[in-house]
Amino acid sequence: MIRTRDAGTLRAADAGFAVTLAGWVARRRDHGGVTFLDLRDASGVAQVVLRDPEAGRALRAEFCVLVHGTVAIRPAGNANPDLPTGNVEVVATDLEVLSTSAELPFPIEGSLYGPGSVEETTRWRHRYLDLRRAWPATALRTRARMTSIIRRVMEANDFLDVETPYLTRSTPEGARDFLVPVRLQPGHWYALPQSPQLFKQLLMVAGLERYYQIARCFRDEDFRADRTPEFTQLDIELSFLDEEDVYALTESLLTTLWRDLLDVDLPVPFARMTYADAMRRFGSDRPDLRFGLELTDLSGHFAGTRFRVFAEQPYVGAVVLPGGGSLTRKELDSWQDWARGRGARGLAYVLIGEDGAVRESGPVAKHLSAEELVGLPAAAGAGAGDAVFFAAGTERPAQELLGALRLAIGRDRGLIEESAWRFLWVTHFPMFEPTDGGGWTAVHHPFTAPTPEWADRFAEEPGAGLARAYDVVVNGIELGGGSIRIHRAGMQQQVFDVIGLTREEAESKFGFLLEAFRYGPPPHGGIAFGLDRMAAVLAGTDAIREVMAFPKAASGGDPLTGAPTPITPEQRREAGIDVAP
RNA sequence: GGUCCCGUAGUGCAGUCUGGAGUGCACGCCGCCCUGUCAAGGCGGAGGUCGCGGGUUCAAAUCCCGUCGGGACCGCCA
Repeated sequence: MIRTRDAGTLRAADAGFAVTLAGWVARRRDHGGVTFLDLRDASGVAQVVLRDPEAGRALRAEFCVLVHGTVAIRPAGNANPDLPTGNVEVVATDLEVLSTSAELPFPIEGSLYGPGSVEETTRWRHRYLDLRRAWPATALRTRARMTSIIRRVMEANDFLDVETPYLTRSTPEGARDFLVPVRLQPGHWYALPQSPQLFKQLLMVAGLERYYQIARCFRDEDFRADRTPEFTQLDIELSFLDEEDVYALTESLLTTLWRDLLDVDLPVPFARMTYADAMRRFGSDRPDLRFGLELTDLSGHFAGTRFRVFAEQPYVGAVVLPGGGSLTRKELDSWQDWARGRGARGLAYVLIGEDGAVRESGPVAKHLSAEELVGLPAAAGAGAGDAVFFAAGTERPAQELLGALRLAIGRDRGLIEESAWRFLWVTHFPMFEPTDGGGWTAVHHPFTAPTPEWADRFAEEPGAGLARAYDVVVNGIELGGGSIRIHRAGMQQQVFDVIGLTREEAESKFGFLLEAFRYGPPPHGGIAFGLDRMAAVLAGTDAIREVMAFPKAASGGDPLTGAPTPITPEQRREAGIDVAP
């Protein structure tokens, strides 16, 4: 190495020693006769004292420099308690500029810190400069520590790291595929994997028993703050297991991560809740348990109501807005707008007076009978001065609306215990959900096993059948999900029948898997975690782009390299894109 | 595919509702001064296709239409 010490490690005990540092000029304080440099390398920052006015004047921000000097205790009164290296400084005997820097597109050091201080596109465009900044670099370091711990835990549990192909065929995840043309077979295309799902099941047939992989996955869908077309999963599969094995492994992994990275001791086992309960109580399959405000089911209360909006609806539910009884008309209207923004017609509501009774003047209350009004606050769990919002209609969409409303209220009223970590298993997901075309589709994927109670009759009631599928959720964020798989051919065929997949289609799509399953497949199952999301949670940010080294913009483009680009006619011809199938 | 927000100096913003000279702030940049600062300080200076195109108007950063880019959300997507 061309340096002898890392700048951030210098301490008072080093005083008197000659050192050579290498790094970047983070700041320069030129006093004419003496110049102070904050020299930054990956380890931190140390102050360099330069008594050569000419050399000091020539330096600029982000010049890459090599400094020879002697560590000295700073003069009395000049220590900087805010820096780990603040008691010492390096008195330079020689300074060499290794490379100069052009004027910067945004400040590396400056009064503006943090991820929001520069527009994202500018940051990604010059990500190599963005990552010189403390916060962005810390996010990547957190991610690296996370994956390191993951590998340690997985290896300690005898899991085998196996890579699977990226150039492959469509996997049954339901999203759009990214496609890659194949020069050697014009008109034929690879799909990039949406997950290693099929391969990991094959590895179970292969007898590996315990597999894991940190795998890149590709899904050609629209963006969100927590979604990007190219992302990373921790993919796990094991044989001869049941749900408890997955839960125990996951809890071991997550408690280790939270302990080592955040110094937080998570209580185990994690809470468990069925999907049905999660929807009923929280209107979400990933409930945020950091606050209460559970939904109430008022279907019984309003059975036989003459109020047109609630009458004849399969479900009427409510959520309380604490203190909402004193909202202005304008504030109530803005909640209406919020609901309409989510595709609802509006939000029926009543206000509770200070006497604890429903104020009868409201637009909904005046349509309700005296009996309905009397019991309503208690039935909805509302107290004096609250507001009650209703959703009526088909159960699941109405619950989802109330669930989203519950979250919005929780945020709006500051009800969320921000420092808490509320982990939760959501279990017993439905096997199928209706498609627009009147058929059924697998909620998880078509290899998910039914629960024992439904094993023999899920095909008779596809809408009611429950799956051995599970998600692990923290604070309303889904960290991972998985299932116990089907390992018997007959049951697998029944699932294909329900989702309307013919034998021919099944054969052409997953024939290789079904073929493999003819040779004594073991009972198996697994789980996959969204590592970008997990890293973001551990790093304390909502945006997964912050924990990706070179993130893409919302249109799928890479602001740094300019990808994707048009191709030349030559490339087009060679790739065989235009060959008719 | 839909809704909303943003686009003004290198960076972050104000100005837009209510049209009147590229009007302004902070940081950065350039020059000079300065031997104990650490967001150093002082003095001076440069820097603008107000995203782009069209329209209305005597006059457009400002109003209208379109478009491009970015972001958030819905749809979609484990």
